[in-house]
Amino acid sequence: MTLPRRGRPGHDLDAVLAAAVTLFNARGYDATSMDDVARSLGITKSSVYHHVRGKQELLRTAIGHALDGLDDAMTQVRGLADATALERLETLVRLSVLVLTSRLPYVTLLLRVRGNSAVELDALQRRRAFDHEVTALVKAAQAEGSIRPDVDPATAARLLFGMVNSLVEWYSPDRGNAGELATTVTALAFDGLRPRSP
Amino acid sequence: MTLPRRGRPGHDLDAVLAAAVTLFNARGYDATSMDDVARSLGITKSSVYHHVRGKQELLRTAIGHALDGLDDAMTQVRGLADATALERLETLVRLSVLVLTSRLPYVTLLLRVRGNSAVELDALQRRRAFDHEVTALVKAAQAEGSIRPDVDPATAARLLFGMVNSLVEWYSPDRGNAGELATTVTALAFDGLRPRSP
DNA sequence: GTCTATATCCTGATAGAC
DNA sequence: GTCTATCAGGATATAGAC
Repeated sequence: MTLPRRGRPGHDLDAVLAAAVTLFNARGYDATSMDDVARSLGITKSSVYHHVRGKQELLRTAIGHALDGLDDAMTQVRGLADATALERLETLVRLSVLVLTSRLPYVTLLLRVRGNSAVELDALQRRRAFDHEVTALVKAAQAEGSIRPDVDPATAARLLFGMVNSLVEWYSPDRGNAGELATTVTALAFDGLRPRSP
Repeated sequence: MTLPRRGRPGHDLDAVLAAAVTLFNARGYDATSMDDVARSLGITKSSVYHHVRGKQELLRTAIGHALDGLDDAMTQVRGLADATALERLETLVRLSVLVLTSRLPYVTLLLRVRGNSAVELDALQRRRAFDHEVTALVKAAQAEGSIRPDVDPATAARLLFGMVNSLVEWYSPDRGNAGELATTVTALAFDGLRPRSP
């Protein structure tokens, strides 16, 4: 994402973005001023405006990065033509966990957006499209008989990704391997907390 | 919660609180000004200050109501002396879903708090205490053999309540009975999405 | 790329009349 | 219980020098 910085002082857009996202996540977007962002970089507010058009652009860029990751995961899953719906859904859960963990600050920010501006409304719309596709996968897996038929597909989809998305509330890279976590999440989602008798 | 309003104009604290919480949830606490709250009630900002000492007090009262509900649920579960750890955990999940749905706006607000002030830090501390107790329950259920031993108790507890708490992102009272939803959540959490062979 | 200085507006909160 | 008027501080954003 970042081109190698060639020597010397000063920051680039990626540095400003990273600093902003960190603060947005820690204190909230609205509670973070451009001056906070500037001071966290050791520069002045005006200097920040040299790199970025405005506060909203920081938000738009950051949540766009998160949405692109999730869309990529969905695109990969769509490509699994020979797989069952259950396998596709399991793969989507696993890939989503990996996106959440690898782009943690960006996805964290995305999941806190409330639709307060055009930028945020766009993000919510893209999230809704993702959710609808998850619901369709659940429905298809039910038709296969590989997911219990006694739950509403939309509800199951929401609870499933509610669990997945809740990772952003506590996960940190040093708190364990992302691949193992993806396995745990998938196991709990599809097989439950109770032991399965083999 | 509200005494029957005896005739005529003017609002009371509960009305101001309800209006504030609605806006806090829709746009975020920081993005909501006291003037927004006032205008949504059809009065001026100064009139709001007649009912409430300040913006923080609105937040404190609202999230206190949510925390009290969750603490009550935990207290009930602690009282089940004859129950297994699994039964206690299942009961806690069910009661938590009922608290989330019955106090939806307050719990929604609580779950979005980031620790930006003394009020918010207090709330986070009470949430942490709740989480620790859930982890202890999971551990006890594992010791009984009623929860799979291959997952870290703290991780399982977080994912479990991540799923439960995600309700606030989409539930609305007219979207189905809360008791049924609690049953669905419990079934998915403990038995998973896959069908169980009886 | 960063700075100082400034414009403009909105914020939470208070005083005091009706 | 609501109003008008007001305050001090902080917000986003811009202009222009270095």
